[in-house]
Amino acid sequence: MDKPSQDERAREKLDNAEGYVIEAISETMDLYGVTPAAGKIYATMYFKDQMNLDEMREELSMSKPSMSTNVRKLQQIEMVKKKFQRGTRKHTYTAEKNFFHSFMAYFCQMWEREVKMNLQAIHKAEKELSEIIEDSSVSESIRNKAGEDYHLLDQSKVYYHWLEKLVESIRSEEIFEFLPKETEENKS
Amino acid sequence: MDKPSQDERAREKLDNAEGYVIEAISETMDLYGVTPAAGKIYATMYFKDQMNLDEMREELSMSKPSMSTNVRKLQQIEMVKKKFQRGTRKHTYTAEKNFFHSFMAYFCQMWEREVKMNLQAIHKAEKELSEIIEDSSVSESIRNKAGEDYHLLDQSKVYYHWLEKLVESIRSEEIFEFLPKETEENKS
DNA sequence: CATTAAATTAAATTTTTTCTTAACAAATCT
DNA sequence: AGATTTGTTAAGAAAAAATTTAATTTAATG
Repeated sequence: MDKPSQDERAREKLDNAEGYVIEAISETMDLYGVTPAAGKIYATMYFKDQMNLDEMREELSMSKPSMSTNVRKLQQIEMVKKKFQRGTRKHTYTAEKNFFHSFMAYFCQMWEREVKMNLQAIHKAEKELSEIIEDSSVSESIRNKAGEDYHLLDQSKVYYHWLEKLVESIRSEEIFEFLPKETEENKS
Repeated sequence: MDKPSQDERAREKLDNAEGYVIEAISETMDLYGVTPAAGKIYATMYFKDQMNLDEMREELSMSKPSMSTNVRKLQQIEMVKKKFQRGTRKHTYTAEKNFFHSFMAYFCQMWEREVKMNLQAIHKAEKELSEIIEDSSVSESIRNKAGEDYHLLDQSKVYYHWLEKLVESIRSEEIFEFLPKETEENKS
């Protein structure tokens, strides 16, 4: 009977199959500023129920501090969660397998920060610009430029407020009323 | 008459005002994987009608090759456009000031690439997994794992197809019917 | 409460990325 | 067409980031 060797071949095929996806996931995460190492960790966990740091180190042949810091980064963007487990000293982690959740956590966090930082800067800038514009002792050319800048910044607020709305609609899941998750093609 | 000094102070204030925003923009672009240098170039151009490489080098005290490569990167994500201009050897560039356009260009490009890469990998993986599942000579434990993986990947397609739809709705601007650009607060 | 095991922080090394100087290619103007 | 200016590519130097080993802290067990 050749069952062991059949299983070996099947195991290999399974690893290959997972490998394709692990590669693709970690490469696309790289596009979002997640380092390749962190991407590989996440993608590897994606196919496992749960893992602890030692198992990851074993699987990916990385050092433990590397695991520790990368896993923490992944936790910050909510792609990995710590699983509470008593009776063991090892911390176990699970990968977030719902990409909708990852999307929400990652982009909302980024966009919110973008809005906050830029609106703050714009407010500070507009205050200075107003002072210039209202000061009639300043030459016209400078006041004109200040006016142009003011208008430009004011214009950009439309975008930032839209981004805020987008974040809200994602957080509240209202967006799925406009763009449903399920479409004809995946109902099969 | 103290007009010159008044103008000097005003000029300084104007530079400060622009500085706040330049800092914020380049920092938030950093979040999207754009290097700080490229971010500063864009943010500087944001306040100018047009610039050529020498003016940028002057303003930011960077080398010319640095400018050249960074500007090319900014062109790839459509944040900077080359302005056709005859009668001069210098190339002049303009910054895209409509953030809606930048948003569209950047995220649609990224998300499309994400969808394409991952769906390709998933198709390849599913082919291999199917073969394992249908091969009755393979042990049950391996076939079970193959089945679980298959289900996991199939599940994830819902997300990728949703992302495709999102890109479409942004490209077609349908999204602005659901989330209008103008809201009460910026109509003032 | 001491001991042991796991995880985190610190410091140092390695790798990767970015930037600059120098040489080259392209294109405009006389 | 030749000369000159601009932009790009190549190679080397500098800076930044990531990774590893070693040391420390934290926490679970006997």
